[in-house]
Amino acid sequence: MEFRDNEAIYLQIAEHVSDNILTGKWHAEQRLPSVRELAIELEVNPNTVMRSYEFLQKQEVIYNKRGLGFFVAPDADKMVKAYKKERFLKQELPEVFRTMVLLGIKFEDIQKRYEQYTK
Amino acid sequence: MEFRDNEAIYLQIAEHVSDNILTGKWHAEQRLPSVRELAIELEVNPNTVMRSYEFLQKQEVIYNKRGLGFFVAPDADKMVKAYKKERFLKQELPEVFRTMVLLGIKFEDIQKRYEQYTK
Amino acid sequence: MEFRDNEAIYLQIAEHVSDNILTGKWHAEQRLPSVRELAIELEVNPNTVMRSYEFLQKQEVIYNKRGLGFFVAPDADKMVKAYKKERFLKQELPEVFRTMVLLGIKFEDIQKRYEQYTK
Amino acid sequence: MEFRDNEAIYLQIAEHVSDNILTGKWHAEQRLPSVRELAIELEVNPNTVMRSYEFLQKQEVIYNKRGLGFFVAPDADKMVKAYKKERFLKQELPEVFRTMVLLGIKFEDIQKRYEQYTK
DNA sequence: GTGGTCTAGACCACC
DNA sequence: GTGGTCTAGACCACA
Repeated sequence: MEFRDNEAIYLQIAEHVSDNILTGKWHAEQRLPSVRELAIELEVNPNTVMRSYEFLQKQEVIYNKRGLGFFVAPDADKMVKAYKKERFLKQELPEVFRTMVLLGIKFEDIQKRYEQYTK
Repeated sequence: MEFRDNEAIYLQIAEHVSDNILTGKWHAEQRLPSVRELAIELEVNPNTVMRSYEFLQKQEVIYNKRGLGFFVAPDADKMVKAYKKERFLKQELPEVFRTMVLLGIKFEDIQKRYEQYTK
Repeated sequence: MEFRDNEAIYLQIAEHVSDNILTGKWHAEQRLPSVRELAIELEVNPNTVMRSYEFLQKQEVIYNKRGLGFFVAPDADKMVKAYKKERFLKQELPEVFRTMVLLGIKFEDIQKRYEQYTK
Repeated sequence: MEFRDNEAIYLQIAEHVSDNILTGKWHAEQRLPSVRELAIELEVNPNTVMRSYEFLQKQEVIYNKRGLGFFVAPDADKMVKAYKKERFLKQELPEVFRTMVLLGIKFEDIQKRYEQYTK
């Protein structure tokens, strides 16, 4: 996996994991790949994956059974969705609007691009 | 000036400067505040402002006249605009669309929020 | 290491590093000394070494792996060589020729000195 | 006049003046352009020209008659020539040879380029 | 006055 | 351990 180098790798991994939960690829109570497995797959240091899991555990998106591994929390998908939606609407979207105004980009242009994107 | 602490101060200053150029507040060939002046105004170390100016100079948005100070480059406004537009359309916008699809947010909802934002 | 005081130390360090790359002493993908290590070795401030590495990174001669250090870029040797050759042939050599004409130095004289130099 | 920005302007002006002396454009005892005149011609601050003249005066290439201006010293051409030759042979040339070896440039190649240059 | 460089030392996130 | 950023303060050449 390719990582952007302007953002911490462990956060990108956490994002990757929660995306998988959101899309239903990993369902509630399912066991996540072990830290080592995922580390090998993503070609990163196990410590880095561990940090991602700790991060997600703190948000109660995943939980840990000692000796067994990490598991997707029961309502993980809803939590992730709520969290992302909040962040999107409160932070990202206003920033997008601000940039549009600054650059003089019309809303119609955005609409066209959206239609192309979803096509 | 207040700085977000998730982004380097010198980059925020650079952003601040290029925003001023973009909005026409600082026009081509105009002399920028000296490193020391801006440092005092923004309450940061002169080295930090220096890094911002170096950063912008590298992008040819501003240039330096020995012993005189930094000046806005002739086509700085166009350059900044082109650069920001590129980044917005190629990087930020696709990311927004991706999030919309992921979260199941309808385009009409975005439109409503945009109308509220510009009101 | 001794530094000339008519040129910035960080540039001399960068030159030193790229010379090492050019001569094959440091090969592609090899890890460079850490900022702190090199700073101690050269008896300069870590910030100064950092500036050198930033400078070389900007030119894509070296690159950074987060938390691991700086590494010689894959084609660094070719890049450095091409860069230096360009500078030599387009800038330095014409200047030398110009000086020769100005001072009335014959090419044969240069040739003799070159033979002495390589002896 | 265009100045390189990696070298002090006053030194470039001094070089310009001594080149004129060397080529015989300005002969012994001739009056140099006044500080102000040259400053206007070269579009620099008079202080900068003054510094160039002081620099050349210190080397006894030019001298000053109070109230009348600066004049080319009697043996200026020989002095300049000797000075430049010294610098060229002791400093510049060895550096050129060093670069040639480093880059693997053959002497024959230099010769060809020299013939092209003088053609 | 201007920028440019450097030191000393600190704190931080990250791997 | 690694780099990255920042402060405080200094000295210098230059215009």
